[in-house]
Amino acid sequence: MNIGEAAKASGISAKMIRHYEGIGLIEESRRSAAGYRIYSNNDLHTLSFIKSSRSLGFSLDQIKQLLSLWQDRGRASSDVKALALQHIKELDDKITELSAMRNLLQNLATECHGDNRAECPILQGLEQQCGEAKAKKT
Amino acid sequence: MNIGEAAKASGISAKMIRHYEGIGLIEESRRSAAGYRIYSNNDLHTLSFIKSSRSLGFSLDQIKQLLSLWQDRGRASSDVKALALQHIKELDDKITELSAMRNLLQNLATECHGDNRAECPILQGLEQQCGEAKAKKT
DNA sequence: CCTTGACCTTGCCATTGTGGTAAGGTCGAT
DNA sequence: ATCGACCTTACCACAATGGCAAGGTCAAGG
Repeated sequence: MNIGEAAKASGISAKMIRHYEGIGLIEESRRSAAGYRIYSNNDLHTLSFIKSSRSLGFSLDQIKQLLSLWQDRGRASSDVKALALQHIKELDDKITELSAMRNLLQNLATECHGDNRAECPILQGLEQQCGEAKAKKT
Repeated sequence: MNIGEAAKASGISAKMIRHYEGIGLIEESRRSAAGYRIYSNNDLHTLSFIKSSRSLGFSLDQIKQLLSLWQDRGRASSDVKALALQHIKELDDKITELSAMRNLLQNLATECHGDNRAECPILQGLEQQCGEAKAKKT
């Protein structure tokens, strides 16, 4: 099948499929005489795997590792689990960070009347060291 | 003060201060005869405001709006609150999305023995339509 | 046989926020 | 005069994705 069909079937845009090929996440596909990329059901299977992994928030780099484990018949499931647990931790950290932001901001917003007056606890909060919300960069 | 001191005092890197100036988030600063940027306490105040806002996860674009409201003595606090509530929603959405990922992945990881065997429910999960985790892009 | 529309190709630019690096100017102290 | 610490600008990079442009291809219908 052509890239358009593969895109529709896998849920990954044609653009991205080409990109994944370009960065070596997937192998270069076969080509028709005219140079069109051709995908097999097996290729589609791989694309779907990538799609699922992206949906769970894995980075392309992590997916590269997942793919090689996936294709390695002799892998140890502990290696996969380690990767998964690491990602869970990343997700947890991010969730914690965002929740802290959310709560601080919610507190400020609650105090704010939100009327026509200029007095605003939100701006006042930002003006002070409310930045103490030790938010780490991603 | 020079940019280095302003950076240290505000917690924003010199690099970023220049960048913020470049994109028009802050006004161009005064310059010494030699071309060095010079910052007043007032400028520092602004930088700290930006730092706080970034810590709460506001985008530079949102901060641009916050700054203009902050500097507008006649603003209505409702405008600020609207901005804040919108951002809270963004945070909530993101948290929800990440939590869904986390929970799905956690479920898979729990089922995985994580031993030397090749059998791995995590990979099996990715292989199937576990991508049903309707994760929206950011 | 030719046109039209839908598809494919490559390549380059933009995004968001931040870091790095390089080549050079300046300043204060020794 | 020179050294180290600072400043300047101007590029490149990241991650993952979208968009556009200029051109080739293919199948259907006239």
